[in-house]
Amino acid sequence: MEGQSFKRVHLRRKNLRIPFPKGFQERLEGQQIVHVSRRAKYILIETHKDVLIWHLGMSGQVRIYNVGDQVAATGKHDHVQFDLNSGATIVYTDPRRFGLMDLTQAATVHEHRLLKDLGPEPLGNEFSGPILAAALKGRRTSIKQAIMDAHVVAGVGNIYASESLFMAGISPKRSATTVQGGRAEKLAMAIKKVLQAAIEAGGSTLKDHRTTDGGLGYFQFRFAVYDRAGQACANCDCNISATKGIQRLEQGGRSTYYCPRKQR
DNA sequence: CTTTGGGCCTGGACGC
DNA sequence: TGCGTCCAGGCCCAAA
Repeated sequence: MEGQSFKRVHLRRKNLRIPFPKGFQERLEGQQIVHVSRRAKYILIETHKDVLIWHLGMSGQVRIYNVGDQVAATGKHDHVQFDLNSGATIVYTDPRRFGLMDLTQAATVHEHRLLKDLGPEPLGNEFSGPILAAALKGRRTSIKQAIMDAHVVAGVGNIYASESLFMAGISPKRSATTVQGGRAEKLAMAIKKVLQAAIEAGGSTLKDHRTTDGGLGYFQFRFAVYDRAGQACANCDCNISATKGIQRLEQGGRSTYYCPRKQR
């Protein structure tokens, strides 16, 4: 993609989760793509003038057609199409429209409202036990809700929050501010391991998940606790204990799963 | 300052 | 079978 230019941008509606910015097509058409990167779950496509900030939400899919490929008929949820000067075509489909696209000047991309207050990348060196501990200090909310806050660490969603806490042996109900020292170290490492494993498995298959090439998820990250209420967790007899296995609870309107035996 | 709750949206699961 | 209802997800933002 880098080195190619936007030849034509087709917009099939005026908004996704937020409105497309004014002049969306005009600002991109004719511009050369100089760099493609990522911050949190935002894809950043940089041209000489603007950066396209692109989030896939949870149901967003990208289809890429190379020169000579047959481009499928426009589907009901195909909202944006980019025709590149190389002849390649990129189609963005997003049934639930939780995704978004915005444009911002390349020189000030990190001052963009969606990016400026993001915490560290969990897989980067800048994320560690001590850094996590510092971010949690003084927080009176639960540790589960704290690690889902993008200001603490970027891009840990509901599923991986439960999974990471399980791996770290920390109860999701624990007060965030008490996760310090060894606990913070363990949790930071667990977040890294869980995300890395999920990436290597090709993501998690939830209902309509697709792989990056559009196929049905063929392989999936195996959840240790998520969506497994009542079952025993690995190598544990928690399901025959008084609490009856993995528990589900609600925190901030989101489901949390955990093993009360192994997580404190 | 932190925390909470509402809102965006569709399709799949479920009950009648 | 067909319908209505509920729920799930990421994550911003207004309100408390």
